[in-house]
Amino acid sequence: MPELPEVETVRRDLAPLVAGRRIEAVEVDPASAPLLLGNTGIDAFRAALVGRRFLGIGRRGKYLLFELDDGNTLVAHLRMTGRLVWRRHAAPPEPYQRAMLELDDGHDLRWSDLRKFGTWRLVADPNDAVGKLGPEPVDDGFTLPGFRTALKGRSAPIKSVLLDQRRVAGIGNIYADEALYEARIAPSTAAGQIGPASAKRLHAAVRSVLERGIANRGASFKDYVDGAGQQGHQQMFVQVFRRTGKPCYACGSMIERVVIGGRSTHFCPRCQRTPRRRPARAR
DNA sequence: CGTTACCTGAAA
DNA sequence: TTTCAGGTAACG
Repeated sequence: MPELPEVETVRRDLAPLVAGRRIEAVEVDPASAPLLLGNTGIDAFRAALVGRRFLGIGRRGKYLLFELDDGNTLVAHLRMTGRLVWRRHAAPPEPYQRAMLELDDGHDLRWSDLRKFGTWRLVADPNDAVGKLGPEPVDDGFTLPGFRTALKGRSAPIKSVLLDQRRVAGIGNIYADEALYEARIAPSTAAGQIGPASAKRLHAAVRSVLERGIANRGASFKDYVDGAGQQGHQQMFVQVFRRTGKPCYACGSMIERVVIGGRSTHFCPRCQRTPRRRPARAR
């Protein structure tokens, strides 16, 4: 569920609340622990965290990086339905609450996750937990030449390449569809077939849809909430995502839905066309 | 490369 | 009853 803008919103909400706080206690639902913690047992996990203080929270792609005062990092991924919210000790459990960290100021960091796909990993080097991630798209490291190299020679549909975290970090299904709409590119277009002008539009569109998503505190279509448990607003401003059968705001054509790489994909068949490289001129 | 599995629930 | 779901790892 949460993509870069949603994860960044949670990070910004929680960072000032946890910075400097000490972890007093750790609770993990035993039934959820194997998927959440992987090979680490609950006792070992608790022993490693209790008494530690948070320094701050970073983010890489869709991962949250909770920096601890012993140099280790708690790397969290919300996957589809994970939530991290800040609550008073006395507050009732969240729906589908699976774990919590009790802090020294009367509050808890509550983890809930209906589908249990989310992960927590305690590591010395966050790079060990995030895999091979491409550049941060809302950052100077995301350059047009680098983006063009990522597309070059690839026969996969551009939609799939945008979702490939090794190419660009943090884009998910909502913002992939929205960026392709903004760049006026059909999602089925082979990535390698995208010419310089289209690549430039898409590069700019990726940045702008993500920045708008952050400005609107993320998109809450179903499960996503921010660090205070509140919904985001970006779902009210999407152009194509889950607008199947509704009119395109630009041309009035019906938005269509197809499946690409196993993911629902929404686009305007009139506004979004397959860009053609400039055909080679005769002689 | 595309498909399947992980898990639970809501909606069609 | 069947399909679908803001993600990703592991398949073939």
